Amino acid sequence: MVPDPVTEPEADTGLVTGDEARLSAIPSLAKSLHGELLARLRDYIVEGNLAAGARVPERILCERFGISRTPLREALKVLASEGLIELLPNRGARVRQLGAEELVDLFDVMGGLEALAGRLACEKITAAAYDEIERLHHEMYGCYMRRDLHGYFACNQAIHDRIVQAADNEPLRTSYANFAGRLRRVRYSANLDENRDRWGEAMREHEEILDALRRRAGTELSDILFGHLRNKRRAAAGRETACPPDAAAGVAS
Amino acid sequence: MVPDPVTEPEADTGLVTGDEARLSAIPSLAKSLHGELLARLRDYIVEGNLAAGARVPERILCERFGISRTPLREALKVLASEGLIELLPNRGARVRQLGAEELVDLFDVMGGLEALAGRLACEKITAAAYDEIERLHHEMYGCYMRRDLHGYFACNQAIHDRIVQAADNEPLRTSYANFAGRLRRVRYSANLDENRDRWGEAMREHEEILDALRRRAGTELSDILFGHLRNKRRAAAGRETACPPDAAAGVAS
DNA sequence: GGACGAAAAATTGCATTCATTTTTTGCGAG
DNA sequence: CTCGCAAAAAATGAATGCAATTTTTCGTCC
Repeated sequence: MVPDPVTEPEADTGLVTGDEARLSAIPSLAKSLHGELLARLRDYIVEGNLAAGARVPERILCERFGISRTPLREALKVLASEGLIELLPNRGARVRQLGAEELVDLFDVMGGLEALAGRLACEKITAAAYDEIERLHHEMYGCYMRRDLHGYFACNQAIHDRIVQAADNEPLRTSYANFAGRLRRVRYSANLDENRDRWGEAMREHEEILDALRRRAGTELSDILFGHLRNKRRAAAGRETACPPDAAAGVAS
Repeated sequence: MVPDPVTEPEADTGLVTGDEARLSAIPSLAKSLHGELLARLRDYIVEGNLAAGARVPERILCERFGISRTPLREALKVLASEGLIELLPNRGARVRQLGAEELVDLFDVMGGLEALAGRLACEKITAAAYDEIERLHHEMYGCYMRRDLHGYFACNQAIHDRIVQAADNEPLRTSYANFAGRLRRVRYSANLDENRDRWGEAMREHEEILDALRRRAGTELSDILFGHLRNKRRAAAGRETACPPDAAAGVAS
């Protein structure tokens, strides 16, 4: 089940909304050893090193991370509260696998959070931050024109991330990072490669996003963003299989 | 400020969205001993038995709950990830006190979540569930007319809770319960007693809420709910002092 | 050959123990 | 009397140990 036990746990997938956000959001966990382990273990699971509904072997992980069971179990409890794993009484932890229905629910929550972020961003964003988003948008458009999928994803992710940052709301950032992390386990990127219609649609939606943000039209941006996530969800449907233990995915549309 | 300081700390404010929701949301924690302790400790803190920024004494709590330090520390880690307490390296846990800015942020997130709940509820609510909300609304109106503050709070809370339930989205429920729990530590209820204008305004907003819900106008309801929370936030401002260790508050407007 | 059941092995949950850091206490100097 | 510093006391973070439950294994019976 584990494809390559020799792979080091901290393979970087280039996702911006990862642990930095989570760690910076709660400074108390930033430098503690426990926080470190928590982040590493979370990555280990999110990156798919453990099979879908598989058991989380304490002993093995203890050896792998070079720690005792006590801090590991503490981390497991936290990951369970985050919804990443499931704790069965006297039966240990299992990697929680997302069914189609829960995946849909998670997308909706992401949509709600992005909608909120957009609304708040319209109230608080600085001119400089807006300019940066506009720049990213044009860069993304360039990627779209030359069919650079990877670059497009990166820009897209960066834009959504900047909007959340611009909302300037730490609880929101933390929650957003949490849900984004849960969705990272599913692979639904690269759909645009086969679904050019969706790609064009997404690009048009981003035009609307930028326009609403420029006009600081919070309510409007809120609706657009929620719809945007809904469409992303729709595009991802059918491909909502839980992530096989081979690779992580980017959150993009 | 507070009309009745003699109120017992665990005065039931009609808050349905408490631990039952949290527990039922994550079934793995429902019946385990750890889950039990987690809920108890959370209540213990939320109800204000510990001072604002005070240290969380492990020893004392171990004796109080009749357990060892290991499970207690596990629970503390989880509560820290929920944002209820703060973990300082080598310095133990402290009850996180909400500054004015973070309180505002939390209100906004609650607004975003309620907005999302309203949107989803319009898509999924059953006729029976709507009827129940309508009934509660009229009951609340009755309370309003006869100036029954307590009954009004209970109905108000029940309505918002039903909307979240109607959204039929478990991650949303869990997140909502989490943020509601964090806000429970601040006391901003009973403001309506001195602020009759706000009371009337809130009642009018609830009329709009019901109307939008009846028409299943998701986007509209979403906006109304966010604005409703914004106004609640405004009404609570100035009273955002951290909760002294004597009483809990109800989440109502 | 497959199924049932008991014993062995492993695993979980929690308590206890140990090293390290922090906090308090106590004493002496200014 | 106050300040500073060193030692004692307490508390934290993590490791180990132990009882209880679960999972696996292996032998037996049908």
